[in-house]
Amino acid sequence: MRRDSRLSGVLHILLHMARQSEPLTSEALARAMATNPVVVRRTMAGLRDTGLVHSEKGHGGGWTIARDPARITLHDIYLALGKPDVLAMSNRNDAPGCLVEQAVNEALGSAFAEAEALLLRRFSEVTLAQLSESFDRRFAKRGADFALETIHAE
Amino acid sequence: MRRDSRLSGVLHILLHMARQSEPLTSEALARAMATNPVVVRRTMAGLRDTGLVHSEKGHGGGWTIARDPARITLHDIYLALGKPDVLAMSNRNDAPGCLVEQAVNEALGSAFAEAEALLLRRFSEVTLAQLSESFDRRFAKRGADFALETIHAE
DNA sequence: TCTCATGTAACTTTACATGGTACATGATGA
DNA sequence: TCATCATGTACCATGTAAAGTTACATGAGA
Repeated sequence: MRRDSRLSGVLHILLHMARQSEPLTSEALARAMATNPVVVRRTMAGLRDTGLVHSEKGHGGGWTIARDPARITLHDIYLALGKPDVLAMSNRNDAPGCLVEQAVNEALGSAFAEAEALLLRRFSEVTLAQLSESFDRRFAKRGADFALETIHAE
Repeated sequence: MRRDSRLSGVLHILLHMARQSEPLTSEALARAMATNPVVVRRTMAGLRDTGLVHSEKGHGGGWTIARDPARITLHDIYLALGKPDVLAMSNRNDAPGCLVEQAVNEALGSAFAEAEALLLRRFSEVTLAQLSESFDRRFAKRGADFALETIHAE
């Protein structure tokens, strides 16, 4: 099963966006995510629709953060991405007629639900601003040139 | 992302196996899982190699449980299946040079690890015997004909 | 020795996320 | 006004992993 890394990728570019005021184009963001500008637009569309980011066309256009990073949690971003699957496993059959399978589903289902709830709770406890501060600490330790274009250049 | 339901499927047929002493053929198990006999053998191969089940060739052959169900946990089965992915999400890059992405990875990674650990802990707390008892309670409530062949017939 | 059943390699099919192309829309600036 | 830049999005191509399938070897009864 291929694992979904959109949340990770989106967080990465959101943090870069949070650290500068000028809009960043899909093309620049695509370089940072090592992907295609269209994939960036497609992924960011959900964040735009839920008001987390803003996009502007034309000269000087691109993407900017539309809300205070201290008021954006990982859970907000998870929702904006369309609630992607959290777990790679699931029950085989949601409404089995077989009582044996019902017993299996109940046990597995409650374990799955607990793990998923834990992860989403963690997501709601972390803000973009906290991640940015975490970056600041790393930067203070081993400062260097971390301009988006420079660090992600090939 | 397609979700893995092998654990669910395997538990289902293990419970059926635990409730009768004669060996069950791959073909009979495949009917219960609505799949193919070869898929069953492939999936069960890991359980056989770790000693959870036994297989016998020839007339009267098939699959039987090789250990006391009270001593088989869901975690044992998870291991026998080759530790399939638990989470559908992951970090985009395991060892990024970008400090921004490192900050993201740390936050997401610890949340992922907690959720995965919780699920595996739950797995190790549940035995096949407990699931079988759960079935017994359901059966007592609305008893019917639960022979493997009957209940899964089309 | 015939039949039944597993063991397994190899191939095909299916599902789906991602990658990529094309073009419409709209904003900016000369 | 017109050329340019950037997003919006429909549509198609591609890569990949799980599941399904076929084929045949192996071994165990009857």
